[in-house]
Amino acid sequence: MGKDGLQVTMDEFLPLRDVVFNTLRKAILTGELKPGERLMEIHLANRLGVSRTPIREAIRKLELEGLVTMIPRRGAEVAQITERSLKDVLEVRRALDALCAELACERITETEKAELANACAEFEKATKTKDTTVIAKADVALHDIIVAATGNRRLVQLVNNLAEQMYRYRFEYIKDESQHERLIEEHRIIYESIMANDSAAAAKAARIHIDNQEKSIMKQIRLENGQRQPV
Amino acid sequence: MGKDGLQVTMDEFLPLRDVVFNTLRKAILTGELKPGERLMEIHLANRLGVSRTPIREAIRKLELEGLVTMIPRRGAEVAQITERSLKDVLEVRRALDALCAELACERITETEKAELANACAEFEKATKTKDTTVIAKADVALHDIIVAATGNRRLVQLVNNLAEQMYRYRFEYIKDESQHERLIEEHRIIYESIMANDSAAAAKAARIHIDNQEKSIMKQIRLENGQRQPV
DNA sequence: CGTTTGCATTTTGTATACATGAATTGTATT
DNA sequence: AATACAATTCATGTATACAAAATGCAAACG
Repeated sequence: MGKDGLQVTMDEFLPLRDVVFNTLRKAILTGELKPGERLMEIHLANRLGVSRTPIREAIRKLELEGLVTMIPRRGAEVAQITERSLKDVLEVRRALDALCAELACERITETEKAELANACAEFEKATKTKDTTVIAKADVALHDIIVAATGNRRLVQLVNNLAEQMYRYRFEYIKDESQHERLIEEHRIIYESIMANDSAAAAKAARIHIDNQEKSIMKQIRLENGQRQPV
Repeated sequence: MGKDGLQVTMDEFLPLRDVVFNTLRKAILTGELKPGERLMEIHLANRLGVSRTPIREAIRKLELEGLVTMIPRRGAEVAQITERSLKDVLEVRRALDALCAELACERITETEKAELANACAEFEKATKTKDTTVIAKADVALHDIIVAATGNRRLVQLVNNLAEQMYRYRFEYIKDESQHERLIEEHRIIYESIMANDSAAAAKAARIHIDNQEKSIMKQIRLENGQRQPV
């Protein structure tokens, strides 16, 4: 139960650095490694059963991704998430999600339209299970289709990275059942706008979607900060 | 006690990986290292007078930044710039530059307004020198002020990264004197919109600005691709 | 009693060594 | 001459070794 949450048993054919990178990233995003926590190389190396080299290389990538901060001659620690940094991320994401919606309108293929319709239905079904993991997966799947429909690889990469930053809050945010109806409705509007090739409506709906996420997440952050002060 | 003495030492002893990272990035962006060129660790290590370790760590960061691509068991090479990848970058940049303009309208301080006015004048002066380097510097300075005025650190980071990707084309693009009047005019419109707190106008002007850059850069790319075939 | 100094431990930063896989070259055979 | 195959070379992937810097603690000093 527990402490061996960090396991590298995923892909045996990827370079160790990538396995370590994915493992650490997941651990940070799920909150298993908490903000401010130090990432000590030897410790991680022992725990993951590899040498320091892949650990270091993974940390370099996490550093550039903004998930860890480097302190010279002291090493890496999990980046602190402040209300400010989340607001910054969401502000950018609002613009990029709107862009995604617009581009999806212009470029979505018939196949993708079918996938999108399916994903929407799946999401509505998922909310009925009340299983947070299932709902989160369905939500991600739906967004992934829209983002992919833009056909812009760089945009896909950036939006995914930004979405990641809020990953740990996503669960809490989805847990709130009172929001499910609203979520379904927001998805429906985005879906219909894309189907109707109405860029403006799709972009607007995407922005509103993010706005609501922001409200929900900010409420949580303030709760958390009220409970325990940062060191 | 000598606090500034410590600070000097800190500045002087930048980790080698960062020195290497900056060196390689600059070499790639200026075209000194050409797309498709292999980055061999031992070779680079000898050339820069360091061991493979800092080289590897620098490459990991360049990889995440999209400036090099990794081929398993073969190593890193400078990322190919295709028309497609530049179109993707510009599409995102158009949205983010528009966002920058909007946010700058809302948040710019009086000090920054003065700086912006100055930077605009400086740019116009710079075009008169016909010195590409001077013009490019003035152009960057102007944009930096607008981006900084958004007060959004993540946005600053992302926009700078995207701008980097087109760095090597920037010179060619600025070299074309017939475009200078247009450039000055575009800057003026953006500047005046921000001064007037007119978000919509500023965003629109920023988009047009990128559109024109895109046209200019794409013309170059096609010329280049016509001259020499990609490997 | 508080401050400082010095030592030990810890941890990063860098270099190097070893192994595996890929590519190339050379040779032999058809 | 061309092709297939083997051997060698070379580069990456990984591990480990070594040095410098920082932290923590304790003892000595004011």
